[in-house]
Amino acid sequence: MKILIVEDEQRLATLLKKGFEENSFVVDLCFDGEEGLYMVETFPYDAVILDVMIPKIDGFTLLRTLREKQINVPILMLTAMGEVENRVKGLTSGADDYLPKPFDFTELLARLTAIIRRNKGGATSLLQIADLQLDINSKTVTRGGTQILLSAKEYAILEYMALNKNRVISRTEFSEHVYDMNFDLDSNIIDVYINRLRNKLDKKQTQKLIHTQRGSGYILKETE
Amino acid sequence: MKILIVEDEQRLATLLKKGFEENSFVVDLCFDGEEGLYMVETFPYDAVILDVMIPKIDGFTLLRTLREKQINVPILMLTAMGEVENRVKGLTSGADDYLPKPFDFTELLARLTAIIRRNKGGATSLLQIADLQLDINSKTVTRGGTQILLSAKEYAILEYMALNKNRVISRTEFSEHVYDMNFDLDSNIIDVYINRLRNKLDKKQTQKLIHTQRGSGYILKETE
DNA sequence: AGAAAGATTAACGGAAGATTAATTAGGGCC
DNA sequence: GGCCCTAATTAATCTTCCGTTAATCTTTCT
Repeated sequence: MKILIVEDEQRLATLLKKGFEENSFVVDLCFDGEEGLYMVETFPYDAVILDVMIPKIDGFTLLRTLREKQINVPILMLTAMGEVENRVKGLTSGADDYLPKPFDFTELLARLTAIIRRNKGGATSLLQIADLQLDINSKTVTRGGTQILLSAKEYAILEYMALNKNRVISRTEFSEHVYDMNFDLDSNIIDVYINRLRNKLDKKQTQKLIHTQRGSGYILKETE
Repeated sequence: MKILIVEDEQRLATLLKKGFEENSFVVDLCFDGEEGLYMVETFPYDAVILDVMIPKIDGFTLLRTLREKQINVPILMLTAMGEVENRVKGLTSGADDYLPKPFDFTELLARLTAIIRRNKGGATSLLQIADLQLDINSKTVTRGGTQILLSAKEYAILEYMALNKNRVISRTEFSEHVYDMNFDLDSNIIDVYINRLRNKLDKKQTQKLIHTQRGSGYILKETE
């Protein structure tokens, strides 16, 4: 999952980046509205965290601009003002959620995962593909009841496939959502991780869940 | 556990700060209602102690303002007036408890721990993880019946993990709840304390309770 | 058969964590 | 106020493990 944080307070920005990275997100940072606009137009983010009070273009204006351009990435707004009018203003301008400062990081994380999940069409935090289960909150994976231990990257790749099950994901799309902006396109790293995931969750199973679409990418689905 | 004390009498403020710190709290102090409002909006406290008679914004007004802003941190009010009407006024304005001056520090401590516990949903003061037991009131720890002596910070970190058992706690989250506002994000102090705790309570035990989640943080749990 | 795409494997290097020692801060006591 | 003891913190070093690279093997399609 890749997100963009637009926040000019250095300290808070760093804190948030670190916090999300600790929760297996890939995080790009920028510090004013202009940069923010550029980044959102250039890279496909799974969500954006947007402070209201930022230089050059303020949060509300940026939000409106994006929506006018039909860019419908989920957006969570932060504001220091803590007033009800702002909340209303934010939601009616097209923000998906709104969080007044101060907030508990856990709270922010919960809300952000919620709007991403909602956006991807799922309502629950439990993803199920045949007898494979992912719990997005605890980031745990089980197949047929037994737990499967995955590394951070392995999990990130599997989670992205699970959130987009029954759809072919290209290597490029993986790289855009699981890696940050300087990804080497000639690398075969996605193949390597697919292989590791297959060993951990499809090996010795009659029903394979990860399938290769030659020339296109990989797909996670239950039926042949 | 981190609390804020809003109290303009220097002497009392210092005394309270010291008292709570001796009981493993992290304490921020401020001296008038305006500052208080700012602090509560900026940092996530586990509870607030609020004197009624403070400069700029009085306690009741501050309390009401916070509640209107949907900031639901537990608040304990102090008043010098000692009249029944004030008690009623405080509780109906949304305070969680009320204590007339003069009071016994032990009494204040007991009430504060009570409202924090109530707020976190737990009713008991005994936390149990496998054969590890923490008594929140006496701040004593035992494993398999034998007592384990911990320093203040060691205890604070363990207590926070115990209150959130079976959930991964990131270093960022630790820093928010166990340290005050100027925490150095590059410090490895959490790692050092985890190491000490492991030496004191997991060493030479077959069942380890503190586990590392690489890239994320630490978790206290009984099962592998 | 040969080329292209994918699968597999081993190995390296670096980042994250563990550990330990050394320094600093603070509380208690006379 | 100064001394002592302990706790808190910093910093340096060691260890482990994961992300990545790259080389080789296998499959698939023309």
